[in-house]
Amino acid sequence: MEDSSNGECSSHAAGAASGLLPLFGPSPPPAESLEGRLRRASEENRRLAGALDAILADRPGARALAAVGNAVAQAPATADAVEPRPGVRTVCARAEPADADANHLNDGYHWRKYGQKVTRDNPYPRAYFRCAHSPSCPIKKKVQRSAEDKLMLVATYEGEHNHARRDLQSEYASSNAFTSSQQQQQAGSWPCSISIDSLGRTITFDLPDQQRPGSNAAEEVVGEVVTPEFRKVLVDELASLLKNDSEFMESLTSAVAARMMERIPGHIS
DNA sequence: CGTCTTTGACCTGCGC
DNA sequence: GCGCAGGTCAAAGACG
Repeated sequence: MEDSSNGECSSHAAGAASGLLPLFGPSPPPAESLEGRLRRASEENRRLAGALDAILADRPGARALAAVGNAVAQAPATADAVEPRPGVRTVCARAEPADADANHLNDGYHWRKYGQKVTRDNPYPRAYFRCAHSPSCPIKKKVQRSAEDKLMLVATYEGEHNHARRDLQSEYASSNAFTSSQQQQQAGSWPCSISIDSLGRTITFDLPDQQRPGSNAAEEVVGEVVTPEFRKVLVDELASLLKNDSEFMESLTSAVAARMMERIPGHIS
């Protein structure tokens, strides 16, 4: 984690080289130096994130999607970089400032905390979780804040779930949650769904197990979900969310109108 | 009252 | 063998 030059999660680094949302799997042969690509991608990522933040101020639902973008963007990109052992995966996600003291990363599974420890290389405590769904489920999760950025949560998953993810879809649906699974399935574009809770602070990926034998949701989030199709889904979701938000559209309209008025010679604002 | 979190103690692996 | 650091256990308290 010492390769983090800008305070971002280091596991993000290699992935950022391929754009705002890094792709997993083998990277294409570098056309320029890795460091250069890295820097360029990081700058662009930061610039876009800043622009998005400005747009999304006080738009909780949209912010949740943006948060997922961050989480995904900072997920590991290469096995060499972040997978010292098979079956170990790392996910980074930016926490809300309001949750600055929390050490919890919602990934759709139910976790039971069984320990907490302060480690040598990080002033923030590391929390240890086990799957609470089934005592026999071998997966474990460690969550720790980044030493460089206390809002950056770093979760390490060890092992895999031996059961299907509990159905949060219905829970969220019954609590006025935003869900897009039906849209996605009808469109047939990508066999996953994204649901956001009513507060807009929790997002859940639901990838049907039967379509990916032997897979599990947590693994999908960190390992396979960041494909061009998934990027498209994210962008579509964001666009759709914002499009249906009358308040946002109103703000956007006024902003555009104000900008146009600025360009009219003699206009006094 | 059941479930979950907290937290100090204990266990284990590893480097010296 | 010893010490250190990470990981786990389990009792106690908090909470709904």
